[in-house]
Amino acid sequence: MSDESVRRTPQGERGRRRVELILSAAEEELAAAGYDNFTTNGVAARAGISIGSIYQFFPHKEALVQALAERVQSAMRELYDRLFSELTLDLSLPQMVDFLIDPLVAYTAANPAFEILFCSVITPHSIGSAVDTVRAEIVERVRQLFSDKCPDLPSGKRDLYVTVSVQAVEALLPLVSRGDDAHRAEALAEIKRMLIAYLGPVLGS
Amino acid sequence: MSDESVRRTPQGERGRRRVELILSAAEEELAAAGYDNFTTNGVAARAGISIGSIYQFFPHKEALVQALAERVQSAMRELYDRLFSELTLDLSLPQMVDFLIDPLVAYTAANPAFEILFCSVITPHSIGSAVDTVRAEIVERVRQLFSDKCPDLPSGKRDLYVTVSVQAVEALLPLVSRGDDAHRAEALAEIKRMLIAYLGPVLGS
Amino acid sequence: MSDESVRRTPQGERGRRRVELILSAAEEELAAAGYDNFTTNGVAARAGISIGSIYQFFPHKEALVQALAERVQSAMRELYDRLFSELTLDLSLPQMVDFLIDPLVAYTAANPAFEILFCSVITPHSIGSAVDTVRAEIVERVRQLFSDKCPDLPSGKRDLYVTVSVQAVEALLPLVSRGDDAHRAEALAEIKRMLIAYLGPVLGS
Amino acid sequence: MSDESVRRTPQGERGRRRVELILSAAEEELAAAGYDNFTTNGVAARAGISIGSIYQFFPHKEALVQALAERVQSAMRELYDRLFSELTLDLSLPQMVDFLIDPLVAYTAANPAFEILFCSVITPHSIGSAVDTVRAEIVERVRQLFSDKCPDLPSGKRDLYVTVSVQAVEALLPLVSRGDDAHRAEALAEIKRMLIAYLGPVLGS
DNA sequence: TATGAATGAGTGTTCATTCAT
DNA sequence: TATGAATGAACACTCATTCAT
Repeated sequence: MSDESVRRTPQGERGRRRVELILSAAEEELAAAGYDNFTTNGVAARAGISIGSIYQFFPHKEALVQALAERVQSAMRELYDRLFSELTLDLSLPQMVDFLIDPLVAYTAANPAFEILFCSVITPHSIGSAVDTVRAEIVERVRQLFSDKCPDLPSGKRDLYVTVSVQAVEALLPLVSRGDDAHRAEALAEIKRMLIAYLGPVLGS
Repeated sequence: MSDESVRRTPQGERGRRRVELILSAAEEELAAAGYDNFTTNGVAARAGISIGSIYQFFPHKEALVQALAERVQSAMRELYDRLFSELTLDLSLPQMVDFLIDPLVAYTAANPAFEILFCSVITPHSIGSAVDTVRAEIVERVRQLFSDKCPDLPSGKRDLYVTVSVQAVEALLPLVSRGDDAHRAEALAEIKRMLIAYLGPVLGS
Repeated sequence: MSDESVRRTPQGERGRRRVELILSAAEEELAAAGYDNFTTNGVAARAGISIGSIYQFFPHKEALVQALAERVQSAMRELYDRLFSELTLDLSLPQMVDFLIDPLVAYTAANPAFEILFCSVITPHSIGSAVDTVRAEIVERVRQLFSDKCPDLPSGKRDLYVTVSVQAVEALLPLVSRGDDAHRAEALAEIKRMLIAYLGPVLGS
Repeated sequence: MSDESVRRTPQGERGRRRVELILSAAEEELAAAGYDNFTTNGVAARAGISIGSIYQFFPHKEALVQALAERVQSAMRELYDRLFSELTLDLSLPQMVDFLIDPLVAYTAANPAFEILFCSVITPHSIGSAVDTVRAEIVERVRQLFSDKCPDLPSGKRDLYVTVSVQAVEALLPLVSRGDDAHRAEALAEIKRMLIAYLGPVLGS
């Protein structure tokens, strides 16, 4: 929450609730309209507040998207804080993959905006920096996990594996959130199989 | 090239060059600005022509994007026509992966717009149909390849493998087109390793 | 005033004045430029406001014209509500013609846009529906009058007389709103004479 | 055919045919698209020639419309030259009305562009001056007729009658060119009745 | 002379952003 | 502090008109 991205750090309870309201509306708008048709006026209408109120808290549209990304990041952090604290290194790779991917899939299903924010390719997008923030944190987590699991792995290699793994999961996640339930389960299983096949040889079972 | 997507089929050498000029400028614009900030006026400015000239050949923005996609599709078709005709099934999986991925990487490096057009996640985008056309053709090729290579593979499974493979390559391609040369080579190797690890067990060596 | 034709129903005094301002400017523009050269930007300029303000209240140009027509219709309704309520059937035809035509002429003189909106020939015009709405209401009034005055008149005949009368008055009204005062009075007298000569034989004195 | 309205007076047979072709196409376009959607490119396409060729003969769109009006005027002149030369003053007013209106109706039915050009109200229209040219000639004819028929009529009165009569016929003509045949005949009869009722008292039988 | 590609001012419309209330 | 009317740059697209070929 730098000076850049937030006009006024809300200090009262009221202000915090206001920001929350705006962000929720923005999430809905993003999920409903897609990034291209995402408008600040649409967010205001959805939140039932005036457009001016949004600019009380966010200096411009991009800051709003950025905050959205940070919010997602927060949720992810919370999720993975719990997960990683429960994670023990003696799990097998398949178990670990289940352990980390399943909650991610569940989160994606529950938060359509996340998919739009997170599962975009690294493309010159105004959304860009916001996504990168989220991605960076996830990458960091996984990097830590890989370090713990295989301390001997050269850091260059390790970072490469992390990047490729995260990017692949990002890209394949939409496959899981589409189609009927049968296909979704199949797709999910394939993602896991791919990850395991890819990482097994380098991380050990 | 239906009546729908082209206002005037350019017949003279001059016209063909003009269309080529427009498409090249559009490609640059797409690569530089991304799809969201892709404007017809921007294309005109980049091409050094007037906005009206674009509408002499394309009835609307979407048709221009579509033509871009068709152009990419053409290039891909040409590329893979040659590749697949030279491809023999007695190649090992790693050889096959090299054989198919390397030219794709080379093409991507040379055509930045291709990445934007093709390597977008399956997200509701106005670009949609244009991308799908390209993707569908590639998917079909790979599907055929898998069928030839493993005739016994149930078609449901096969289609799943194809989808996942293509989607993963799409998503990972940008990794190869960024960063310094050393990283690019590394990333490329990883994509291949992932594909081989993923497909080996189901397609055979 | 449906959802279709008004973007935001102005509720404050301020908003109502703004709409009024826009409509007045639109009227001027229409009167000055004619329908073909009627532009939203022209209206904005004439009103001394920005183009965006027009779109705050009207979703598109046609809605603006429609609102103009409804405004005219309102004025006409008000006018004729009063006139017809004061009208008694024992008036002679010439008296009746005076009674109905004079206020119409006065209104036309005061509202130049009315002429353009109402006095256009039944020609395929984008203005179409807006005009028709106004015309239809006037026609209905006159139809009712004719029915009351001559209950025995077959409805087919009656409708024909109404159509011809209204159309003729529409077309001749511009004659009255042009030229010097002397000519205008003469022209008005002629219109009345024509109507009386035309309707006398079929409606009675 | 002033310097203003024609760029090059076509002198060869070829040129004259060219102009004729353009004007015919323009007429079709006008009838098909209406004045608002009348485009020079549309005319060129309809004529099967290039847009440049139109500008070889007409300096701008308005000149084309003007020429169209002059062409209509020519046709009208030819028509009424014949009619008036055959007209004898001993005809009764109803006979005279039949004699003059019926050919006009027939011409209108056969030339849809005429209606658009001629039957518009005196409105600020780019079409304006062109229409006025046609109207003026018709008015002049009728003025002459009235003079011959009633030499004692004061010229002021006479001109007023002419103006009103012509304007009324203009406005009512569209009524005759619409609807089914039965309605058309009825409407035509009414126009005549109106004219006769209006003019009888002042022109004599 | 005929062509039609090229031009670019102009049109309707959107939407991020500001600021008077 | 909240509001939402107001702004105006920017966009997609049209069409009268020009001019190189």
